Amino acid sequence: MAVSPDLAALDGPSVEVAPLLLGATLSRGEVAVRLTEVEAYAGERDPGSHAWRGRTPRNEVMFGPAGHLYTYFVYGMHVCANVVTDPDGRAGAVLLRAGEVLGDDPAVDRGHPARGPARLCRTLAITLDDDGCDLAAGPVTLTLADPVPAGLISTGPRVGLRRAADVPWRFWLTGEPSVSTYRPAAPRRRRTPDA
DNA sequence: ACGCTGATGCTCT
DNA sequence: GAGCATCAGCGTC
Repeated sequence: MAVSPDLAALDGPSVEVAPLLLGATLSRGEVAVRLTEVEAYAGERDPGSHAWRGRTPRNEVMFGPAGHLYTYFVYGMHVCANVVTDPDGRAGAVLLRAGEVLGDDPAVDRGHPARGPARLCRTLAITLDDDGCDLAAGPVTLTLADPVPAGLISTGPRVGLRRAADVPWRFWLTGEPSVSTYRPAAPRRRRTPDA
């Protein structure tokens, strides 16, 4: 089997796996984050997914077995991370949008350093070098928790997408202060071609 | 309180 | 060369 037994639950459709990641713990070294907000991306048939136009060097990892980390660089200065789902050959993934830092002084956590996908990555020092990392082996590891009751989970449209912005594939823990507020895709203004 | 904007560089066409 | 699965900072109400 391609997926570690501990992470076997990830070996399925991203939309079904995504809510299972709420409450799970992502850690690196001494830093641990409890996931509070995620988004599902359904691979080649999802216009919002990086895998939409097929396999490329960047999205290669998404086509591999579940339980690995897919990281990418965006907007010139940010890294975002996904948990790869679906069987080997299928490009499903779940974007990790926000979490709550564990074990730290609550006073420090009040600033929500892991709110937003790029800040979550910065908190765990995740970079492009972590692309493809086996989440069962580390250095970044994922520990699943007992499923959160459906009544405590909210859903809505995914954040910041220009395509497929209508599908409610964003999942978060209702009332969690670490969850980012919804932002529609920024309308693109033309590069000052001048008057 | 909320909305709009620029910054910044990797990735694919 | 254009487009981004973003964020912080500034402006306006």
